[in-house]
Amino acid sequence: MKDNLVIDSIDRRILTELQANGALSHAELAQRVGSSTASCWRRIKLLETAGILTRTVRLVDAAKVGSGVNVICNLRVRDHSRETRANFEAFIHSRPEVMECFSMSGDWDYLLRVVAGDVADYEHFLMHVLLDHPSVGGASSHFALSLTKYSTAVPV
Amino acid sequence: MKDNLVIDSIDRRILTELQANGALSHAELAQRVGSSTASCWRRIKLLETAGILTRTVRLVDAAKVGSGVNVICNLRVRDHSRETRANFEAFIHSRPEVMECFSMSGDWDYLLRVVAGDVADYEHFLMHVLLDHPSVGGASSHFALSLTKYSTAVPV
DNA sequence: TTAATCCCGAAAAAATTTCATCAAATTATA
DNA sequence: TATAATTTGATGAAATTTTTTCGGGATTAA
Repeated sequence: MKDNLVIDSIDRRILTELQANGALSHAELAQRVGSSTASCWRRIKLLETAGILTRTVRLVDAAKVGSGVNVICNLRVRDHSRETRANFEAFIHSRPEVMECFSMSGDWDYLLRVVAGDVADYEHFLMHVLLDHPSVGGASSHFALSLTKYSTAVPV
Repeated sequence: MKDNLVIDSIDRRILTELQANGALSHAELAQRVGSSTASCWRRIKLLETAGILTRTVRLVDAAKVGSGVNVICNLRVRDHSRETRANFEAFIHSRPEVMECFSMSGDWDYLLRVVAGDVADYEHFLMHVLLDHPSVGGASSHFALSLTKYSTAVPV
């Protein structure tokens, strides 16, 4: 993974298009960024080996599969030992309803975005999964009323 | 978009696989979920027309393109009129550095996840973009120290 | 039980991707 | 500025993938 790839304006356009639609054919992509399919193909390979362009994923409508409720959860770990933090992070990775987790500056140790089917669902997760976990010291939950924007596309 | 599709266990496996790797061929997918390529293809089409399976996107390493800093920003709008809210939400959609935005219960109106290159970058965004916007009443920002987990895959 | 329907997998057809080659164009360098 | 190195787009062929078609078996309804 050569970390030192210099990105030019066509690379940027490729990244933009592919972040919006990862299923574009090379021909369509070439047309949109004003290049040839061969060149697009080469650039994509380079961006991939540089670790800039990573996975392809398909998105699923969360509400349609019973995870339409988003909860933002601020959390403190019981203590700040390396072991506790490692246990906590492993635990976070094991729970599919935890979509995102950030280690935070400020009053709380972590901030989580958790999806749930409804309030009762989340109550169960909070009381019997999160707060029961030995690494977790405390939590404060805030429900999202609605989703205004969700993007996976980083600015390029 | 027929909303009434009943999802069975093979559909669920397909969704799981495709959320993890959207570039799987139908043949590989068929093998993993224990079905045939044609059947997988048909199920995918149904899941798509039902609006359950949505876009294919490629992910980009945010840090490698200069957006490695995550900031969680709580925000109040200036007032709660329909117009102010609509203006605010249109503004949010127009800003690529705002990756996510939730309308929230509790003390704040919205919660944003914003990406930036560094602290100075964010300072500029906060002072000259967010707080300068006529719909924005106030904000409180919290920097993420690190990203513990980021998943686009909803539980199925 | 029969008939209609649905879902399946196999196979064929159509399209796309992958990757090599080459000459021209562009860029860097001496 | 001349030369070297790199990048580009066109081309094409092989491999792979997507999509359609089709007959048969399971399921359901009458």
